[in-house]
Amino acid sequence: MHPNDPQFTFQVQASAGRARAGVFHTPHGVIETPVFAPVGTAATVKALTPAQLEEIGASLVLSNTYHLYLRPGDDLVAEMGGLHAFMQWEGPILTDSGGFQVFSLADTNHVDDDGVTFRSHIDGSTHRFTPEKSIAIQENLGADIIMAFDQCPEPYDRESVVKAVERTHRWLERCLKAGTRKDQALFGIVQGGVHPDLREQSAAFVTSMDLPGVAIGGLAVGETKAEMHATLELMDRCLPEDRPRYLMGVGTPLDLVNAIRRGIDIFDCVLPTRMARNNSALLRNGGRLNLKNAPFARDPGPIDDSCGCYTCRTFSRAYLRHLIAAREMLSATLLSIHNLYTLVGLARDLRQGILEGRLEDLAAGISAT
RNA sequence: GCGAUAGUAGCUCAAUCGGCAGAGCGCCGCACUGUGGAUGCGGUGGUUGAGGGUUCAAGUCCCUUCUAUCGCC
Repeated sequence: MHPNDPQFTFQVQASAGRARAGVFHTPHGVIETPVFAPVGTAATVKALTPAQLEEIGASLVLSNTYHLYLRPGDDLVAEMGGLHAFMQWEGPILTDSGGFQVFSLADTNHVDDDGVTFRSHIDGSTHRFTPEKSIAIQENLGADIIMAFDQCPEPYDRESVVKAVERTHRWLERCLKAGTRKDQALFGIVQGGVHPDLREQSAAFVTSMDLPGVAIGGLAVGETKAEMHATLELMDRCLPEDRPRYLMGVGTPLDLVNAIRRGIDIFDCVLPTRMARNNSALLRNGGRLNLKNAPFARDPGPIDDSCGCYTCRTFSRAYLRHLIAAREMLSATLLSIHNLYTLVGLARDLRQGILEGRLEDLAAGISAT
């Protein structure tokens, strides 16, 4: 919980422009940054085993407070020995606070200054999250990194952003006060939409809490790329250099490159696994491939010639397209392996590029998805 | 052999009294950024089994024929 706790130290090993290569220490191992974290919402990275995640090279895995609280229940997870033991992932885990899901998934929700009342998307039952409740759940789950309970507003509606920023700050104070475990790092979340003054104000407040890490929320939610980049540049100037910076919910290969060049250390995104289940393959250097497309029916080549993942080493596009057309569940597994390997590997390679002073060469080869 | 019923998009089916031939699925493609294995969007698609007749107008009514299913000798 405390920045000086050796469990959660962060060291910058090298930098290239504003990009940094660092190491973040957690009770379940060291995270080398920049890093891309696969999302395992319901205590599983969908379609993948922990062994496959390890082979992909994943170090940090996300899970989710909202989903695990509703099912199977955080008390059950605690009873089964905590999230690491439950899902058999012995590496570092980060849990999101549930704030985002309460607004994006719950059938109805009512927010006030104290917390949020919402109805479960599973059975319609009514629940209430407060900062204290979110922390209590996350302590039951037992992740290495836990997130403050925040409110993610529409980025352009200044009035609601002002309210959300204020609320997010009050809630952060309460999260910090509510925490009892010393083996979990609480990250605060900067909000502020597309408004520089609000972003700056939020960054200053979160920084003042002297937390082991800072997250940037409310990006990739509808704003332009230029606005995202401007916000990241502003954050680079406002946030302390000696703490990891986590850009929540981003992104594509190009987003990773652009954010790393602006000082971001940690990423997570559902895109690679969701797109895998929607039949699209992410390519590192050439955009994306919709494998369902008819021309691939007789294509003997791999998804990506330059990819070293198990799927690309082993299977043809024709075979993968067949699995998709036949609705075989293996397609989700094989495409998820490729997409996660692409992003996890990209972050790893860019880290190497920072260490070896050739980041810009690598960055130049990445095109839009 | 006789009788009944049916035949419309790749599939399953709509189409009022005869009045612009449609939907779902499939197929083809697009989107997806702190995951509901979710979701949304766009597109292609027709000699209405075949042939003839009535009518201003036929998927629809009449005749012939083919096919399928069921029933009966």
